[in-house]
Amino acid sequence: MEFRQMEYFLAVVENKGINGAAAALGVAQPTVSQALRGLERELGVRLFHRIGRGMVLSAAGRSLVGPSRQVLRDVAAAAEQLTASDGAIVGRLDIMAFPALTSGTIVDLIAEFCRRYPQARVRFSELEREDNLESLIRDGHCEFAVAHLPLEAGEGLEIVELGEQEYRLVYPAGTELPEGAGTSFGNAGHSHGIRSSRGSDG
Amino acid sequence: MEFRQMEYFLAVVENKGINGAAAALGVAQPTVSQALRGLERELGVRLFHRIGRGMVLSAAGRSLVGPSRQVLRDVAAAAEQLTASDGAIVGRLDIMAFPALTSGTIVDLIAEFCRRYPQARVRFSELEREDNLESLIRDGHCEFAVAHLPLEAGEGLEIVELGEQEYRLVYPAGTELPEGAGTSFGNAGHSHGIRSSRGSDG
DNA sequence: CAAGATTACGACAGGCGTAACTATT
DNA sequence: AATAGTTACGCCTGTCGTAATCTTG
Repeated sequence: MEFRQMEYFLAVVENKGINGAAAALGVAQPTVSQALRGLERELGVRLFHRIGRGMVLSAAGRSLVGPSRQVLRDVAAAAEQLTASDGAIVGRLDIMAFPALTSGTIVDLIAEFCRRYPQARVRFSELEREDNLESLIRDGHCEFAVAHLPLEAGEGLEIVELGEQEYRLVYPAGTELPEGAGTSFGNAGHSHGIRSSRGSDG
Repeated sequence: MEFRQMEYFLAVVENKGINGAAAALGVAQPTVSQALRGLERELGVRLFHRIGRGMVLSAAGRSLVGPSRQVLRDVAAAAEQLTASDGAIVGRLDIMAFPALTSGTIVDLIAEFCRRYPQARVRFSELEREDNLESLIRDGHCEFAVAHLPLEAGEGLEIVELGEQEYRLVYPAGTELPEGAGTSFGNAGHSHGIRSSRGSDG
């Protein structure tokens, strides 16, 4: 799956056809057609139904639109990030946190940091459940991480308790809760097929 | 900026060197070296400082690590999405919302949807400030969008008020608020260089 | 001398455009 | 006939590996 392929794919979706997509991209029609068929061949899935002289998204194609948009947006963000880094940046702070913890004491920390270093850039990104906190910080992915207790303190890591946070389990009325749900609701949201992180699914 | 370049770049970062990266990627060292230099040339920025026989991330390179990881993760999510779409999916729901609105009545909506269609997949993604709600829904980016009032109702769009939400402005102690801050705090967070969306900066 | 990064170079694949073809309205 | 998508073919860029070169500990 190549970068350009997603770009062309989205162009076809947005312009409702290869012709328009090619015009929008500034390339010839066969180029888009080839790229699209190459992508379909590579994935082994038909992304569009060829109906008459038109193209309409298939189920698989539909499921690829969102993630592809995500990719292109993040690529743009990466490029922007880079041009921005040319400016006069005096400091830099990267913080990672589980989505549920993005509101709370952490904002006070950021505010304090901004007060002390007005020129600095602060970047805030989401933790995934499988991320390893110790390696994240060690490898320089971020300076701080916000996570739930308990977590084992790796060597050379400082852990400070920021506070408590109330949790609420949301579930459809009439749903029977599994045993022990009151104390350990684990990934209840996940079991409903819901996740809040971008582009993922359950 | 190509896809493979990011992959190689991250491999170099994670393996602390071109040699290890090449081994991890299963390619020859010159391949990685070329790809990396090509990326640097294309971006016009030096991503690594060559110190002795080692490579250490430059400031620009550092700023590219997070976004690149984001891209690769999203690509993986896209691929996964596609293989998953082969399965027996009975329904699909895409919802978009501003990050600040991701908790609230919306979860009840999702819960209700999941109760009715247990087989369905729900995807939840973030709105950007510049997104146009009407075109988002019209172009099939999502089925629902959650946004602040006021918003103009496009033709063929239904708008339902979900509820109210309390806002809090967080700022460093001692900061003088600009005039009218009590009623229109606009993008105050932004003015502090803080944004919560992944990979962006202020 | 050993380890690691870069350069040189030839082989190959892949993307591109032009042009010709097919099919649907 | 016109519009839209696909196939055929040739050009050219760029990626890869092998081998040689440079640099540092």
